[in-house]
Amino acid sequence: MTELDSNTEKLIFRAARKIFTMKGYDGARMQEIADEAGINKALLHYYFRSKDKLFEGVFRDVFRTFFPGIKSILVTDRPIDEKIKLLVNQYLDILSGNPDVAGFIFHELRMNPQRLAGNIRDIVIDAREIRQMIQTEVEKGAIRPVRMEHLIANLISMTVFPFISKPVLMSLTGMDEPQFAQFIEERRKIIPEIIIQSIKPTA
Amino acid sequence: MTELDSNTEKLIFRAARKIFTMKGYDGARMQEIADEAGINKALLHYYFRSKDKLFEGVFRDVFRTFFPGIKSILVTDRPIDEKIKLLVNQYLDILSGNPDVAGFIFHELRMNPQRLAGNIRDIVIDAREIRQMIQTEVEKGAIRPVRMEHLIANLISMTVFPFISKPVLMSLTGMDEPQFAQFIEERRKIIPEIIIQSIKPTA
DNA sequence: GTCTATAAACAGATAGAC
DNA sequence: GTCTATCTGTTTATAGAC
Repeated sequence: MTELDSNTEKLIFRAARKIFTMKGYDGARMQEIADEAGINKALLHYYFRSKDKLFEGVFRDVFRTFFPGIKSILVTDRPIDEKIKLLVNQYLDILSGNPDVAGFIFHELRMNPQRLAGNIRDIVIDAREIRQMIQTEVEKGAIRPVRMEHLIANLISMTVFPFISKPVLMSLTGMDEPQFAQFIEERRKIIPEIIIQSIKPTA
Repeated sequence: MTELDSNTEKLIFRAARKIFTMKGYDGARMQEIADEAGINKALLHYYFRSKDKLFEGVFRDVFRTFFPGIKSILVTDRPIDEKIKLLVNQYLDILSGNPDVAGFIFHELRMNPQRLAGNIRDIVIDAREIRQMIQTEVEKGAIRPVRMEHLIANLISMTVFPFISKPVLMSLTGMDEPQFAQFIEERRKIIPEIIIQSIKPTA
C-alpha cells in the first residue's frame, strides 16, 4: 500500500488484517471482512481482486510487524547483554500490542511454508552475521562458545511462546487476564537473566 | 473409540487425525479425509455423523497424545532435577514423532479456547500441587523461590516452540532437515541445564 | 466507487440402491 | 456397511445498474 491509496482501501485492509489474524486464512470469510469494514462484499474484489491477493497483502504486513528491526539491534556495537534485553523488550512490546499475530504467523507458515521465501527478504538476518557476532564475543571472553541455533531458539521461544500458549498457560496456572499481563511484564527481566546466565563464561 | 469398533471406523479416524492435524479444522475437507482413508465420503457421516463430531474425537485424541503423564512424573518423589529431565525428554519424544501436533493444538485452542474446558479434565495437573512441590523444594534448600508460572512457561516454551517455529528457525539459521533433528537431540541436554541453572539457589 | 443481484463452484450432509 | 447420486446451504467472484 502506498500513501496515495484511498481511504476505503485502507479501511478494507485494516478490517482484513483483523479478521485474518483472528481466524486465519481458511477460517476468514470475505463477508465478515466486508461487515467489519462497513462496506459491501463486492468492494473487496474491486480493490483486491481475490481473497488470496488480499491475504497476501495482509500477511506481508503482519510479517513485517512481527519481525521488526532485529538486524538494527544486532549489528550495533552495544554490549551483548544489552542487545538481548533490547530484543526481548521490543518483542514483548509488539506481542503485547498484537497478541494474535504470533499464532497467526506460525499457523500460516505451517500451512504454507513457501510463504516464508516470499517474505524473508524483508527481514533477512544473515546467519553468518550472527555467528560472526558470537565469535567476536567469544574471543573477547564476554561469553562462552554457544551454538547460535540454541541461543536464538531459547530467546524466541521464551519470549513468543507464552502468547501462543496463553489459554493453556492461564488454565494450567490459574492466572486471569490481569495476572497474565503482569506475568508478561515480569518476563522482561526474567528472560534476559536466564539467557545471559546461559551464555556467561563458566566461572 | 472402544476396542470393539470396526476396522473401517479406525481407518477413518486415523485418516481424519492425519488430515485435521495437517490442515486444521477449517482447512480440512471431508472429501480429503475420505480419500486418505480410501473410502467414500458418505461413510464418514455414517460413522461420525458430522465434521464437527469427527473433529471433536480427533481433538480429544491428539490432546491426550500431547499432554502425557505430566502428573505421573511430577508427583513422584524423584529429585527435581530428574523430574525436569524426564519431562523435557518425554516431550521431545512425543514431538519428534508427531511434529504437527503442537501447531495443531495451539491453533485450534486459539480458534476456540472453550475446547480446553472439555479436555483439560483428562490431564488436570492442579496448580496447587505444583506450587506445593516447589514450596517443598525451596524449604529443602534445593532450589530458590521461583514463580511457578515462569518455570512452567520456560520449560514448555523451550521444549515445544522449536517445533512450531521450525520453518522460521531453519530458514533463519540455515539448518536442513537432518541438522534440525540433530538440533532437537542437543536440546535434551541443553534445556534441562538452563532450567536447572535458573532455579538453583544463588551461590 | 459503491451498490444489488446473481453466477459458479464448493462442501457438508442425506436418500436410497445394493 | 458401502456405494452413487443428489440436495442444501455456503462462499468466492462477477455483471451490471447507479
